[in-house]
Amino acid sequence: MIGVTGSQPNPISRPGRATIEDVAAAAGVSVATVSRAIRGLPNVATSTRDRVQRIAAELSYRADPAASRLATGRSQAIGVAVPVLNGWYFSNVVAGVEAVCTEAGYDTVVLGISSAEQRARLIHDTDGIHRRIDGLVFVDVSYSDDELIGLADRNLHVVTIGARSSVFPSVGIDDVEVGRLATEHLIELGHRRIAVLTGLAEDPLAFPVPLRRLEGYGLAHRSAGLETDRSLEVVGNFSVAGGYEAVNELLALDEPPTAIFAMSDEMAFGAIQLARERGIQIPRDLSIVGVDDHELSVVVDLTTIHQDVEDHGARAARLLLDGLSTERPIPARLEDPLELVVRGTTGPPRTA
Amino acid sequence: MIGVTGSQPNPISRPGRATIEDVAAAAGVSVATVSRAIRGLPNVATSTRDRVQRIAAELSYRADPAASRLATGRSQAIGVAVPVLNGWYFSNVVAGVEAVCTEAGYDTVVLGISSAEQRARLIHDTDGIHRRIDGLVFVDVSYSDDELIGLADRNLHVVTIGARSSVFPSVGIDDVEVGRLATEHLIELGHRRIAVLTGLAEDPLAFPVPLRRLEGYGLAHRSAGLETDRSLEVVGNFSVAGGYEAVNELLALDEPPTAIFAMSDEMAFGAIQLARERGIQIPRDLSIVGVDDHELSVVVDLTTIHQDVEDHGARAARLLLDGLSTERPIPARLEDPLELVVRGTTGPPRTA
DNA sequence: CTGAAAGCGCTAACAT
DNA sequence: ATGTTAGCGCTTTCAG
Repeated sequence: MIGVTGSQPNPISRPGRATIEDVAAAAGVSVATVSRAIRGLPNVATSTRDRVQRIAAELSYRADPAASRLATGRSQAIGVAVPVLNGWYFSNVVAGVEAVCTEAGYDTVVLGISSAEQRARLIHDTDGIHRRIDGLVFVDVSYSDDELIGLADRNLHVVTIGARSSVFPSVGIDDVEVGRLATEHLIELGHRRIAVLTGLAEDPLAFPVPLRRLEGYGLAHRSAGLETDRSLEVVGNFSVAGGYEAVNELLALDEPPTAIFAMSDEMAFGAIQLARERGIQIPRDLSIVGVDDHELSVVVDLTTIHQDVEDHGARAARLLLDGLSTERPIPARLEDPLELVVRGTTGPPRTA
Repeated sequence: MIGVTGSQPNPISRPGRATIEDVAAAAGVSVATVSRAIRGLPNVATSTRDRVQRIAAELSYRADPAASRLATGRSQAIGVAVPVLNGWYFSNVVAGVEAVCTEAGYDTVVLGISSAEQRARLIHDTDGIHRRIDGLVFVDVSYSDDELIGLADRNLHVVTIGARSSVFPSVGIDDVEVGRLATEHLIELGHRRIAVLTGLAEDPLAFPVPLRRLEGYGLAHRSAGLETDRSLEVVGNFSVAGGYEAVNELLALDEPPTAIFAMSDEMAFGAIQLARERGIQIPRDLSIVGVDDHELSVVVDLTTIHQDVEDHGARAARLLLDGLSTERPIPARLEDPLELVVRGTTGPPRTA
């Protein structure tokens, strides 16, 4: 007795999880053909392709991601590395990236890199990240060209947001101009003692954006024949609380500023809060200009420089995904035109 | 001539990428031993383990994630599904989840589920998500028990934040009490016409949180012997812009409210903005209470109900990770005590 | 245009 | 305590 009808193992091993073999058997073709048909590769007869696709759909078959990852070496996932995970900037970047990636069938994995150690671990691949993602969107952090080339050599494509790079594409705004524009606005209003709320305290070299904005702040002063004063340069950590603290320091100065350039709206919000608590009139006693055009800046009537961060995220993701098929990245820079949105927190100084 | 020295293929195929076989060869043991030694499994001599680990480190070997995923069926990744990707709430949840997951060696993948279609696709596994992640944190969305059980059957563990579930654990606050507490505060101040800014317009049944808060709003009215008025119930989409628009509608009413319970601080911010534009004095002409205790609520001096969302995210992730080793989840509920933070946007009505 | 078969790199039974 | 080996499910030459 040859068990023609009864000796095969049950074809349904894990319920509801059809494999490529199940599809092949049902369609009467080989697994190779199924693979080709489903991925739309050439050299498959139209009739075969249709049949395979129909049967695959019936069995609600989808290729096991782990198996294809192993076979192809591509993970169909990209990472977004951000220094500060909460906060307005981050969430908008991620929203933009996620939308594009999902559309393209890629997973979006978020990577916190708040500590220098995490940053090093990521770039030196101490946790094997490059085998879990195909590409990486860096937000605002900078590494040396050598380090970035190291990533490229492990064939990880990168796009940066904010920070520019000479080896990978990047998207953002011209941060030197941001600093200049904001500062010029205050100078034109008649301010002469202008403080600046900068970024992260630790590891400043890793974050080029604040540095560039500070450069613009300096340029604006020089163009107007003014000197900058280091004591007016305070770290605000890009947070509301940091902005609050920073202004607290500034007001303790012998000669406090009459205006503040905050490198982010969130720091500006903190500044406004402190001013309010101290009964300082804005803009009469203190002018404040921010950067971002956060949804809430209109609520607190903050003068700021607009930037569409969600769109930056989306464009970065698109650049990255497009680049994945390319051998070598092109270090292009996508830059939005700058727009100063003048609202109620800036005006001439009282003493002017 | 037998090519003893020259006929083997170059052991270094992909540069810098040692496989488990390389380690085994270098350590003079089998791949099985390497696997055990590295993962800390029992039944490995201490000396062997040490040697293997040293050699693995020298070769900077790390198991290929795709290969282990394929072999074990576990992806070492968890997903966070959020209806609104940008916005304060989301970013805090993700920050909390990411911190815990990274610590535990898991990847965090973000999943946007803003459209009903995306929600369905996720729950019915139309895109094969359950093979890419081991667990899922749902934020504020609710599915039927059957649907959730379906997920469990495909051995995907779930923890929800905000929304409660009778099949999976969840973390959040008591949203009925939130609605009651906020509303009672306004009633005690003397308000009788209290509007409420609710959640998403489409698919309200999918979002239980606003529904529960609305229930509390109703309860507070009833306890005080007051009636609710459907025309005072307006959708605000949990966004600043939505809050703005909602209050615009409310003010057009024949008999506008004297107070507003906004179900999120962001909607409250929008409300404040509109009030300011219209020259409406807060709280004299209009009281506003929010929910969240957003960093900025202190800046705009908003009365609100506190909640630590980042911590919710962290606890949800921890619950999820712990549950991964368990067979069946326990539908426990972790709930923070409620805290009303009274600030400057609420006061007695002018007419009182 | 289609099929057979050799991996991809790891894990987990099953031996020893 | 350690080794052997059979998969995991897919992709991709190489033949035909």
